Amino acid sequence: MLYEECISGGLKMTVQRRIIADCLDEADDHPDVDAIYRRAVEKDSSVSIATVYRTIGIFEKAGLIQPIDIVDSNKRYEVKRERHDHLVDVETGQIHEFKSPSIENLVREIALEMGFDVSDFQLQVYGSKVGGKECPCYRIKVY
Amino acid sequence: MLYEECISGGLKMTVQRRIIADCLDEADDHPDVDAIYRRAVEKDSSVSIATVYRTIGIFEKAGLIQPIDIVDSNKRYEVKRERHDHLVDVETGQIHEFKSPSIENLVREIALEMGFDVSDFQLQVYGSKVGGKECPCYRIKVY
DNA sequence: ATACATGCAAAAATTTTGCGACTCT
DNA sequence: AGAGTCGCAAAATTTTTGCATGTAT
Repeated sequence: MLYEECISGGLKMTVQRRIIADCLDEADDHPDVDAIYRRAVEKDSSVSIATVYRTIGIFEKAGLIQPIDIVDSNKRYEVKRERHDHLVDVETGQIHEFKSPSIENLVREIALEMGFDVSDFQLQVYGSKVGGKECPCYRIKVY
Repeated sequence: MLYEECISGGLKMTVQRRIIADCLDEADDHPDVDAIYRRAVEKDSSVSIATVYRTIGIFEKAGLIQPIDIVDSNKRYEVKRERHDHLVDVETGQIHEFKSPSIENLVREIALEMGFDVSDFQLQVYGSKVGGKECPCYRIKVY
């Protein structure tokens, strides 16, 4: 739980931070700041958007959450876990997570050839269901 | 040249679009909207920020330029060429480009296993020079 | 000629901040 | 008690838009 991570990370835990941490823990999607704010307000209507921004900034700096950049979307967040990547269904906008040690190894290998140690990397894949019918109305992005 | 791409793409070419296209063509870095705007104004001080936004939107929708999301940075743009990835030196902020057919194949393979055809993907790698000394002052992001 | 692009300035959307009050530890 | 956090509202940023005018085809 993010909440415990915060405490062991030495963060002062206020009710607001607890609420925001809970929202992030409970999210099975990848909410943006506004979505987190709306969910937090449901739990306690007094939570302010300023606190959400400040708290997300603190969680991020502490390495407890991870920002995700998806084309045609605001910046989203997820609780940091094992590193993994994202496959965006361009028909529906749905985001699928996946892991691939081979990609990870390959990335590190290539970076090393360039003389770099990898501290992190992010991979966003955009695609559509094999054999799926076209549905431009929901399409996020066509390349 | 992006300029010619625009014409063959059937876009009405105004002097402003020409200027913005030139700025993008000439950029060897990865400018954000404001940087593009400032460079465009140098060529013709009457170019407005609204036109820069509108033009970038049009170029992007036409598939002529590519947005790049780098942590702790505004959205950046580059002229679309062969697909390639970005390695960000977290000490200096410098962005190196690289290509890797093996990563590309691997990504397509994994997506296919998940039942998806890949239309595009983006990979941003963050790292620091092997053996390089620490210099937190310029560090973009520490994970 | 006319459909579309532009600049301007206002508006909308997003993010940050100063400050007095409040609350964890 | 004291350092740090919160809500609020103002400010700063970033992005979009309406409209009268201008321009490429």
